[in-house]
Formats: sequence, structure tokens, C-alpha cells
Amino acid sequence: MDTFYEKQKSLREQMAKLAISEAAIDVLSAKSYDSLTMNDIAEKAGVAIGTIYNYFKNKEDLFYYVYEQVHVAIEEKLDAIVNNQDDPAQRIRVFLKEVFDVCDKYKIVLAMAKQIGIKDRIPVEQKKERVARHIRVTQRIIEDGIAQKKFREIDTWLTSEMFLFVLIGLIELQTFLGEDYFARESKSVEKFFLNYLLLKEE
Amino acid sequence: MDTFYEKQKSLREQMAKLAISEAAIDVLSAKSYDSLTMNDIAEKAGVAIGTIYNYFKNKEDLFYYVYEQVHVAIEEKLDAIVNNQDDPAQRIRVFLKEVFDVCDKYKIVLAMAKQIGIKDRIPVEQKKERVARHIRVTQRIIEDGIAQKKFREIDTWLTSEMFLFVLIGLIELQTFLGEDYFARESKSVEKFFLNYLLLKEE
Amino acid sequence: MDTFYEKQKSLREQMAKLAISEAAIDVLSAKSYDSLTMNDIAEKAGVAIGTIYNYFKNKEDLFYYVYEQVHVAIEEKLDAIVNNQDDPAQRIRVFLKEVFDVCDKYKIVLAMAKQIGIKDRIPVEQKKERVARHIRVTQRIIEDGIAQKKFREIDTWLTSEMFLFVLIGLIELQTFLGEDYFARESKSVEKFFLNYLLLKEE
Amino acid sequence: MDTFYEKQKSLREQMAKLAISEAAIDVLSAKSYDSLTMNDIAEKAGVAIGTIYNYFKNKEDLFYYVYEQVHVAIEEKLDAIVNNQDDPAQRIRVFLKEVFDVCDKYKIVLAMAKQIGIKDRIPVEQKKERVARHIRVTQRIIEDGIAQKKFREIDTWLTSEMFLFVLIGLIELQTFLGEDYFARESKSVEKFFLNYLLLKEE
DNA sequence: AATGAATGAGTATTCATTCAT
DNA sequence: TATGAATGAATACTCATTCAT
Repeated sequence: MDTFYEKQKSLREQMAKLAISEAAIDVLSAKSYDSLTMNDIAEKAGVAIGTIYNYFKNKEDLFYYVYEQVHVAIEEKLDAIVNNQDDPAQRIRVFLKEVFDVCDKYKIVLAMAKQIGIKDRIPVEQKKERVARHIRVTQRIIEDGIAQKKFREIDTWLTSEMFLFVLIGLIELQTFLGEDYFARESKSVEKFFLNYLLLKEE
Repeated sequence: MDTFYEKQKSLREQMAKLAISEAAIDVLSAKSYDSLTMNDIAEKAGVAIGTIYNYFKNKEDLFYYVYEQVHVAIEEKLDAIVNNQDDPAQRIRVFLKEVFDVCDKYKIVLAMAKQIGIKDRIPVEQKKERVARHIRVTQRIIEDGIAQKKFREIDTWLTSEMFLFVLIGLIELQTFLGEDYFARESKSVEKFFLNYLLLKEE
Repeated sequence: MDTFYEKQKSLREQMAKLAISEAAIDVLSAKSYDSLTMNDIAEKAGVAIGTIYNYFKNKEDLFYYVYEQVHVAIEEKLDAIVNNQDDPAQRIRVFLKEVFDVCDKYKIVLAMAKQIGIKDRIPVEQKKERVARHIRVTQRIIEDGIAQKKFREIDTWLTSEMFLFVLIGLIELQTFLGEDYFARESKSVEKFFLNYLLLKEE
Repeated sequence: MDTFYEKQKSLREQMAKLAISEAAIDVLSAKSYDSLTMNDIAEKAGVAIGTIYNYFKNKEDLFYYVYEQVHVAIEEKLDAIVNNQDDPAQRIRVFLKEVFDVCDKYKIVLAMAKQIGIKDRIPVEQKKERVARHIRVTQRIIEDGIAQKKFREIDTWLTSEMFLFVLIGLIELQTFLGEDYFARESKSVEKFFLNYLLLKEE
């Protein structure tokens, strides 16, 4: 009874949690944080309020789960980019675009996380590892570029850090300034970094 | 008769507004946004709740004023840096440190502004001008460096933009990762940019 | 499945709304309008404040419902009188007494309605129809009296209008002057109208 | 010192009270009762809030004074009608119109009076005397009509009472139903009463 | 006498959470 | 397990009244 029943039960729980999590993201994206009410989420997910409390201890718990789901999505993107075999310069462009897209999609969740103080629930080491992982993806691309004699031999970690800082700054400003900002400024970022990295002008 | 009486009255109002604004920042800084209650602010400012409503129409109005005060503080810092006559490399370092300090000091106010949707009360043009002003300060330093034959002749606007993006990214990560992050990483930023800018290693 | 469950749910809602409405009338009747606080109503109805907001969007909405309930009560009285088969003169007396009683019972609700501006939520046509309905009840009685050769052949609509005006005036003055006014003056009204209507002195 | 100074002072007080009272009526007429704030009244009267409290103990006191002013205005109208020497039928018409106009003008004050419970500050005897005075004015007109052999010899007090009730009812319905109601229905009232009173059709 | 800034008790409303069915 | 009505603590905001100038 334990194995099969438990598996099935666990699976059903997983699915319920995901459905509720997605409903929460929907509500968040549609409205502002103030409107992230348990009622709205329940309605969007098509379950009763009580049901949510069968899966999550409280609102903060639900939000923490939502937050983790967003990071799973971001990390899936990163994995795809690491395993991509295109030209390094092209991969830099793709990284910029794809990571921006996924962060923009979930920007409200990420913005929320700050004020909710959810970050205090995550061990610093885990947060640092998450940041380092982002940096390593770019570093890997730059190393490939150097190995292929396409990029100059610069400090790969330092440059990758700068690239991450720039990306975060760009996302922040996009949120602040509005719709058309990224489209224009991402070109500047590309120009600056590829100019810096490439041995010969493309 | 009108002028003096009116002046005095206006002055008293200004002072009251500033005192309340500072109390609001205190409460914000000490706790999280959830604790930005009118009661707390009133208590901190040492006035009655009703008094706040003599000066601000509602909570949003008060917060908008607080937000503007923070920008006044930031812009005063920028002005001081523009008028500084030190060595350009040193001014880059100072810019990084000083702007970071003031942003870190008011980081909660800035984070709050996002979710409150206060940004929608500011005309896009004004927001763009504010960003451009930041960029121009760095640009001015870089131009001085080039004029003094200390910096390489690079695209000053593009480089200044990147510097701003990096600074914002750094502040975001500092907020995310905690106390000691900036101290370490600001060295990386300095190293990267001064390496890029300086004609000869210092 | 839909029908029964929905019916039951709807019934429960109806009962809750009525209970709250009656509590509001109680509070109103006991004190003045200033004491029509949501707290008082909740306490009187034996529910929590929040429960009221599960059934009514806000205080105005609740009051509008209360107001409608009062009109339902008045109209039930009217229906009973229309279908009554007594002697017309007796029915005039009953009309005067019964309508007065119900209006007196709910006089505070009706007085309230004026200042709350609730009347602006009711279409003018509906209000006019409500008034016309009252007039028609008396008219019907007078017509019966004429048909039975007990009343003089006067303008039935005009006389019924005057009767309504008098009734309203009487209720107003009762509110203004206090407890014993109606008992005495309703005799005058009876005397005036029956004198005017009856072919031979009773 | 006592006589002249006291007189002057008393006069100034009278004027201040009247000015504030008129401002209150203005605010009431413009907005609803909810907006009858001491601030609004002070602004409208062109004085400081504190000044109002030099003349009236509190808001209720002010309102009581306002209420009395309205009755002074109504009674002045009544006096003018009593002393008028026109044809009795014409005076009935004028009474209907003039009293309606002045009541309509101050209807909000009168409506307010109910809920504020101001009536409890007025001795019942005074209220009854006020009502009786209204009735006596009509009675006087009817008596004149009978003396001039123009009206039938009916019960003058009873008929005058009915006329007052009708007038009050009409004002109530005008408030409830809106602008055009009185213009139309006052014709019905005229028709009914003059028909009842006049010996020969006019 | 006049002023009006300061006061703070009082009120409507929201929403996460519980628990009986 | 799912449900959703009931709960009530918490919070923004109003406005009559006071009192130092």
C-alpha cells in the first residue's frame, strides 16, 4: 500500500501545488501585489480557499513555493544555454535575450520577494550559489570563445560578473522606464561587451 | 504683510512635512514595508495621526513625497561629485562608493516605489531625464580623464551607461545577498572599469 | 445536483441577509442614525463584522437592501388592504391605521434614505410607480364605496392623492411632535374624509 | 461703558452668528449633510474654525441656531400672508406656493433636524404652538372667505389642518420624486381645496 | 477676539485563516 | 479531501474640538 498509493498521493499533491502556484503567478501578473489575495488565487486555480491550506501552511509558504518555481524556470533556461553549441558571440546575445525574457515574465514575483522578506528564508549560501551559477554560464560561453580564438584572453570571471550586473541593472531600468527600454538598450550592452570580447570586429 | 506671514507659514509647513517624511523613512528602514503604518509614522514623528493628514492627502501622497525627498538626496550627492576636482580615477571610485551608499540607505524606499506603482505618477520623460542625469555625471568624469590624457578614447556615453547598469545591478545584489557583498564586489567593478579606462596601469 | 445545492445555498444567503437587515433596523430604531455603525449591526445580528461584508459590498449597499425590505413590508400591507372585503368606510380607517403603523415602525429608515441619497439609486419611474400604487389602493376603496352607493361620486384619483398627501403629512408631524399626536389627529383625518365621502352620516 | 459697548459687542456677535449660520445653510444646500463640516462652514463664512467656537458651544448648538433661523424665515412669510388683503381664494394659492418655496429652500435643514435629534431640544409645547400657528394662518384665510360669502361654512380648523397635512406631504414627495413634481401636483391640491371651499365655481 | 495647527477617538473596510460539513 | 462561510484583528482616514499664539 505504501509504495503505489503513496506515489499516487504524492503525485496528486504535486499537481495541485503546481496548479495553485500557476494561478498565483497569473493573479500576480495581472494585478499588483496588493491584489494577491488568497480568494483570487483560489478562484483562478478553480479550488476552494480551504484546499490551498491543505497544501500550503500559509500565504508566505505559498509565495515561497511560487518563488522557487520561478527559479526552476530560470535555471531551465540557463541549462539550455549552457548546452547550446552555437557561435559564442551569438550565445552571448541569446543569453542576454532569454534571461531577460524570463526575468521580465516573472519580474513581479521577483520584486515581491524583496519586500516580503522571503530572502530571509533562503540560506545565504544557496543564494550565493544561485548567483554564481548565473555567472558560470556566461563564463563558460566566454571560455568557449577564447578556446575558439574568437574572444580576447581577458579575466573570464570578472567579465562574467560585470555581464550579470549589467543584465540586472537593465532589467531594473526596464521595469522603471517602461516597455521600449530593453529593446533599445540591450543593443548597447551587446555592442559594449562584444566590442570588448571579440578579437576582430564581426 | 502678505509676504512675511505667508513665508513663515509655508516654512512651518515645509518643516512639518520634512519631519514626517523623515519619520516615514525611519520606519521604513527599520522594519519592512508592511510596517509602514500611519500609526508608526505618527508615533516616530511625534505627532498625532490627524496631523499627518493636515499635510498629506493620503498614504500614497506621503509616500510620493518621501520618494521625491530621496531623489533630492541622491541628486545632491551627484552634484557634489560633478563639482569635485580630484583625479578622474579617484572620482570614479568616489562615484561608485557615494552613490552606492545613498542608494543603500534608501533602498527600501526605492524597492517600495516599484510595488506601490508610484512610478506611474512620474512622467516617463522625467524618469528618463533622471537616468540620463546619472549617466552624464560619469560621462563628465570620463571626458575629464580623456582630456587629461589619463583615460583611453572610448565611447564615453556607452561606457557611462554600462557603469550605471553595473551600479544598479550591484545594489540589487547587495540587497539580495546581504551586508558584505558590496564591499567585496565593488573592488571587482573598480578593477574592471579602471582597467578598461586607464591608459597605463596605476 | 446544481439546482438543489444552489437552492440551499441561495436560501442560506437570503436568511443571512434578512437577519442582518433586521438587526440594522433594530439598531436604527433604538438609536439615531449616527449609531448605525457596522459594529452595532454585527453585534445585534450576532455575527462578525466580516460576515456582513460577505453579503453586502459596503454600508450603502446594506442600507439599500434594508430600504427595499421596508418597502416590501409596506407593499404587503397594501396588498392585504386591497383584498379586504369589509365596508369601504371601515377600510379607509384600516388603511389609515395600518399604513401609518408600518411607516411609523420604519420611519427612521425612511428618514435616513433622504440624506444618504439612496433615492438617487432608484430610477424615478420606479419611485413614481411606487407612489401611484399607494394612491391606487385608496382609489380602489373609494370606487368600491361609490359602487356600493355609500360614497358620493367624486373624483376618485384626486381624492386618493389628497389622502396620500395627508397621510404623509401626518406621519411627518408625528415624527416631529411625538408619541400621542397620531392617535388624536388621525381622528380628524377620518372625520374630514369620511364626511367628504359618505352619502349619509354614519 | 456698559450700554454702548455692550450694544456694539452684542451687535457684532449677532452679525457674526448670522454670517456663520448663512454659510452653514450654503454648504448644506450645496452638498449633502455628510459634508457639513465645521471646516467648510468656516471657509464659507470667511472666518477661522476657532471663531465659530467663540459664538457656538459646539456643532449641535450651531445647527440649532441655523434651525431657528429657518423658522424665523418661515414665520416671516406666514406673517406677510396673514396681513395680505387679497381675495381669499388667491391667498390660498399664495400660501401654498410661498410656504412651499421657503420649505423647499430650506428642506435640507429641516430633513437634517430629524436625524440630529434637534427636535428633542425644543419643548413639545413650542413645537405644537409652531404647528398651530401654521394652521391658524390658513384658518384665518378661510374665515375671511366665509365672512365674504365666498367660501362654504365648513369646519375651519379641521379644513386648515388637512391643508397643512397636504402641504407637508407634498413637500415630502417633491423631495422624493424630484424637480417637476410640485408644479404639477400643487394644481391638484388647489383644485381639491378650492372646489371644496368655494360656494360657486370660479 | 481671532486664528488654525494639532489632536485622537471613532468608523468603514480588507483579507488571511479556521473549522464544521 | 474538498469546501467556503464565518471570523476579527488590523489599518487608513475623518472631523469636531482645543489651545497656544
